[in-house]
Amino acid sequence: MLAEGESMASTSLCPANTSVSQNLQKVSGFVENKTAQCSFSIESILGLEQKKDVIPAVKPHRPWMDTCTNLVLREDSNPHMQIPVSYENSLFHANNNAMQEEKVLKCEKYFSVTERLSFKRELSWYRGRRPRTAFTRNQIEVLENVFKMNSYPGIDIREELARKLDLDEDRIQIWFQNRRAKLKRSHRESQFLMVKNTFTSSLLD
Amino acid sequence: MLAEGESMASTSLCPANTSVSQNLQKVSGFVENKTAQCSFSIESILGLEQKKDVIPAVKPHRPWMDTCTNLVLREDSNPHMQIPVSYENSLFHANNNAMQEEKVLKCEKYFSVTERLSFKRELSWYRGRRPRTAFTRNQIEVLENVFKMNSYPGIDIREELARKLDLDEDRIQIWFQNRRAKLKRSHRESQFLMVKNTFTSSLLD
DNA sequence: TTTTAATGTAATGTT
DNA sequence: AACATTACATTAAT
Repeated sequence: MLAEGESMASTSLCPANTSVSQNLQKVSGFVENKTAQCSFSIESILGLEQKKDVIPAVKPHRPWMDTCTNLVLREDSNPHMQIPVSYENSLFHANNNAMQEEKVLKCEKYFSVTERLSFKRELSWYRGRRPRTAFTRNQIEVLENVFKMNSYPGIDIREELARKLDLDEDRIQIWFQNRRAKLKRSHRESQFLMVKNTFTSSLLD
Repeated sequence: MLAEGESMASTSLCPANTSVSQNLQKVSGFVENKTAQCSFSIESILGLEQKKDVIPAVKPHRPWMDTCTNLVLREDSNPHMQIPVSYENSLFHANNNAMQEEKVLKCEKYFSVTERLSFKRELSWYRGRRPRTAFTRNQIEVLENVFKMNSYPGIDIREELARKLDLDEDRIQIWFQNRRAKLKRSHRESQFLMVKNTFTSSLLD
């Protein structure tokens, strides 16, 4: 029923006649040089040369609108490489099984394990991003209070917090990681300011 | 000595009672919740017991803060020391609403549009927000052109752009972030429209 | 009102 | 775990 919308969703990005291998190549090619993919010189742009009808040799990396929404890779036995559960609206990810099978087969045929893995990582990069958690004020307050006393809570404390705050332990873990980073950053900044002020005021002598 | 969180980070690093440390405290914020939460049982925290005057028995583990005690600061000779790096300076932020009202009235009465504008800018500065950058048409054009080909320019390209466009690299970075968000949003919207159309037209069958 | 520069922070990947 | 980087939700300036 949604077959049409689905194919439309990907056509602008993944023309029907583009082979899976081409798509994969593009994406896995991206993995190596994420930012150096441009086949243009900045000078040419800054010089405002306008060659508007020249098609860039390499497709821009736009994961969120990229081609491969309909390419499905089998879960590996390697737990480290699992695609996180897809949190996104799976409207466009719902494909019929026959297609899936075919693509998986093609995949296994044409690509090395490492290629497939990095591809998979790419996929997860935009497909399986967890929706941003919005902590409540109370949750934050408790977390902050715990943090003041212990910035490195062990698994037991994290579990307890998770239970009492009705959060995943994972969220707690991440929260503390980010909180430590924040503290460290602010500390670094104060130090920098201090040094700078010391320096500048020493110039006034 | 380093018994507390970031609010103490500055004080523990510079001698007490210097204006430097005072300013640093303001800059890093958190002045208000200086008093530490002091019990170590999670229950007590989750139960929100507030024993604010108890001193923690154990020093929190903050490795990155333990290093810089050998920094010596002079007494600050310049009372009007600027705090240029961070915009978080909330020195002038404490305004009640009455004050605000009054100011606005006075403002309209006594000041020209341009005067009020610069006043506003100044306020935003004191509020801790970077004054909004107004990109020139040419800057936008170049940025858009680069974006077309590479939505994720690396530090090298950003630096180059910054140099050539006479902007901070930070501005470039932020611009690309916002640009990506914008693209994604529009993409999402068109997808939504597509689904909607598919759906409604399927109802007509 | 709309667009978008700026901010804060949750989430991800790499080491 | 640290760290750099990204996405994303908001705020506020235009």
